[in-house]
Amino acid sequence: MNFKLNCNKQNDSTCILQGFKNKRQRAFAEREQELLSLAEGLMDKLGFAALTMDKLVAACDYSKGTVYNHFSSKEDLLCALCTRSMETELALFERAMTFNGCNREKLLAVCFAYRLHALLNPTQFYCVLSAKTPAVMEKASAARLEHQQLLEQALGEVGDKIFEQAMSNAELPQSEQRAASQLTFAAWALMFGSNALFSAASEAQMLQQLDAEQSILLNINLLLDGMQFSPLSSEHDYAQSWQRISDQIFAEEVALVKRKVR
Amino acid sequence: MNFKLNCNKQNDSTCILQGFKNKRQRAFAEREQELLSLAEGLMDKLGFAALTMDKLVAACDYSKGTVYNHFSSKEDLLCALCTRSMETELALFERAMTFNGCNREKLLAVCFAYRLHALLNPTQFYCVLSAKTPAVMEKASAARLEHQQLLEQALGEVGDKIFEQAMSNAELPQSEQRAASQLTFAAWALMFGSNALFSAASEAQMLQQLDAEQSILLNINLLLDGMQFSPLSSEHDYAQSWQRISDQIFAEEVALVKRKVR
DNA sequence: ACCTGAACACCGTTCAAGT
DNA sequence: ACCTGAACACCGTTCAAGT
Repeated sequence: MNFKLNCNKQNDSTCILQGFKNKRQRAFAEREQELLSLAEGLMDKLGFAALTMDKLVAACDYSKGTVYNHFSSKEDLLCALCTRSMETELALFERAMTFNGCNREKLLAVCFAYRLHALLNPTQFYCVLSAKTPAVMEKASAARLEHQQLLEQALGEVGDKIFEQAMSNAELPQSEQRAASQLTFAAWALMFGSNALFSAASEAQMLQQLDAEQSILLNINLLLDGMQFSPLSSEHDYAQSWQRISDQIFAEEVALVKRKVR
Repeated sequence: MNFKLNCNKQNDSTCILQGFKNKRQRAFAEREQELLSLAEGLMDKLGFAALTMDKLVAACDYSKGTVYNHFSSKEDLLCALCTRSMETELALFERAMTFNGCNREKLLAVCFAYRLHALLNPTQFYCVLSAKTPAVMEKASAARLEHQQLLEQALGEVGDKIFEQAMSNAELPQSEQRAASQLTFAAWALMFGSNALFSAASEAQMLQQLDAEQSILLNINLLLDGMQFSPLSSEHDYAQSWQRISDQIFAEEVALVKRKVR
């Protein structure tokens, strides 16, 4: 219901998971997804900077006016791509939550999903990065930004839930200052930063891509140890957990990433 | 000397701190700084997305061709602004290093400087964020990207130095996997992510701006605790250290930020 | 009610002519 | 050797006309 308030007749395609009153609305939503897929494909093929409204119009079966009925500006399109990326991220998070392990391992599984998503869909991750840029934020439509915020909240709640459970299990000390949302923010910032810096790092620079996975596991383990999230990394082999997450939950996607690199 | 290899006659203005052989080179470098200041001012005034090569040309005393002699593209200009931002950051870092305290406090001072810089120069921070975006990276000149990488290294070395000293003082456990550069990367990613997410968060969203400072201190303390960087936050009042850093090293800048907010 | 695409304003970039 | 700015190609956006 709260979705519907944010969705006028031109922007309800963002509510793709919700039901629709009529066929027209559904067709509109489907066309928007089609346009987004096309735009992402163009960015993949031609390079991120080469995406143009003209090219998108040329590649689709609709006119300029119709495309602008979906996206109020190029930046709005970019923001929509970011939102869509967060939707696929959320689906990965929910799969991560099914990992059969302790709460700290579950959180690791979510971090694995976050990193996997960036590797699997680099173009999508770039859209998320760009959407944090004022050039995009200044020009995206209000409805789009609102929807993005809602999704960000949904993603955050996945983290909150794990931290809360860990607290009530006494695997994590409770404290007024260290509320679940604070801890989620810390983990999110660390993962976002790690991904952004690794993605931006050119070939020769710093650590090679192979080290990246190790670095990310180290980073998150340092943070969780600092939270006194038990079992501590000195008490448990989280490299093995990481591998188990890879094998048991995301084997298919990991194979895809490896095929890409090769 | 290694600078000179990266600097052809059109791009040596990036070596502003180095000496110049002749007056022409110096004049060129000074003009570039003038153009950068102008560009930043325009972004401040008109909004990030409104910066245009046309407007920059109109605002300065030079022609289009001359501006393009400095910046090979708009993205190259953005990258130059990012580099310049990192130069002011480095200066703040070096001041932070003079803080009279233990190594962990020194690292905190550097983090304080990093955060302060983002608050003091939001436009500059946005340039850094944008420069991590492929749209910019794809179109910036090679020389510019090289110079940026050099500066990034210089910034990283500040962190490395602290971690290395802490290790040799046995304030920080030594380990093959946890090399100083790894720890620097972790802290950098956390700070970069925290700043980016807080900057992008709109007014209503999540935590208010007042909480941001507390969050950042908490985040970095969690990470450093996880590294077992002693004294641990349970053994020392780092909120007080944070305040001392603010008062003793950056009083002037902090006052400026407060005046801005008011 | 929605789609269309010509038309417009503006922006990034180049380069022949000038000094 | 460097500067100039007219000129060009392209891009984002709009909107009157059409269905």
